Amino acid sequence: MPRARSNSTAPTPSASSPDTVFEGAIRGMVGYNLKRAYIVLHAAARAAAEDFGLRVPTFSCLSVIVRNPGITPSALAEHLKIERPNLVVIVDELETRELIRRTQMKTDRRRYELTVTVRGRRLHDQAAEAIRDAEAQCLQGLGAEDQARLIDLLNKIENAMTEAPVSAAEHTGPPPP
Amino acid sequence: MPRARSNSTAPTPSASSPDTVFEGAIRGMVGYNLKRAYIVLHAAARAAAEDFGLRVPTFSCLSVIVRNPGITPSALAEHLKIERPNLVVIVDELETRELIRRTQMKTDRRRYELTVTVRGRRLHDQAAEAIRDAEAQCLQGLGAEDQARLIDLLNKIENAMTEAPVSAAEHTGPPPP
DNA sequence: TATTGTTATACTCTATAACTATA
DNA sequence: TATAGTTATAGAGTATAACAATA
Repeated sequence: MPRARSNSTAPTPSASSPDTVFEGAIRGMVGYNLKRAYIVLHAAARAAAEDFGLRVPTFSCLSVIVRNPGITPSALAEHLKIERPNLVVIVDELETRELIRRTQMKTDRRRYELTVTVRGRRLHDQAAEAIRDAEAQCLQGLGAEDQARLIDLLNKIENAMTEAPVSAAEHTGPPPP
Repeated sequence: MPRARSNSTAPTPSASSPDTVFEGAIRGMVGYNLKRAYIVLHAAARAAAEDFGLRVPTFSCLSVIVRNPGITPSALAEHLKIERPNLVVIVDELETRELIRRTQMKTDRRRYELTVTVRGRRLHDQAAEAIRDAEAQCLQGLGAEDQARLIDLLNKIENAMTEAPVSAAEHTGPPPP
């Protein structure tokens, strides 16, 4: 492979301090574009959630608890890919605000069942609607079909790694004995 | 609109601690799926960049400097949506490692021109290739057409907000002439 | 011994206020 | 006064080690 130019289609770099900034090698990378779109959507979701005194991860936890009454903190943490120590503070806050309840299991007293309260359920439904509306504002340029296609593509990325977790190191040479 | 169930197509919530976790309202939200895909790609890019002693934001800066010789820190910060104070430490590190040079402008001695060194250029090209390879590993499930479509959709989200920053409040009335 | 929930802690990334030197 | 770069600092979000209670 020849010594790579950073971008095959873009114009030649200008001599000095341009007023229009050209993209480097990063623009063609999916991760870079993913991050910039995520920033937009996350800011919108964050602002919407804030109106209900919720941060985005807190809402996510509440949402999964609503959908899975009796889920344990461990299962919740694993599902949302949150480290258990970090989940504790979220669950603490949800419980303090009386949006969820923590009940010790009798069969295994190490574990706790998380269930949403009526108040928590109501707040969740309101916040979910507000966040959905905020997202819709950001997604005006995309039709319903585009949105479904986008989610499908994103899920393919997410699942590809969990199903075929082949490391780059194993890919270049033979595995150690 | 009736009192929303969290998800119209999913099965009824199970009675207690399920071994399969159902998604809440969040699975239908684009931002949630965006984040999870981003985590996968960012982890891959981070691991690849680490082999060259670079963090992802550091590589992004280097990449834009390569493509825009003479760019000022302010322009770089604005373009990458990095706060200027945070950019300083990145530029400091790049300069300390002699990957870029900082030269004071004679026409305006407040400003600096950032240019890549030969060493920086070489490292950038190697890192870019490694990161691209790492991304490709994550994107095995997507064809070239899918990837282009994904980037297009992501850019639409990013640009929709900067072009039409219409607040929800302004949205209820008729558009201005 | 292994697991659940927990505490404390550290590290990355990001955000804000205020300073300096130039203009 | 306004701007570019900088400093210091604070806040999210995330990650790791180690502990007590329980199995």
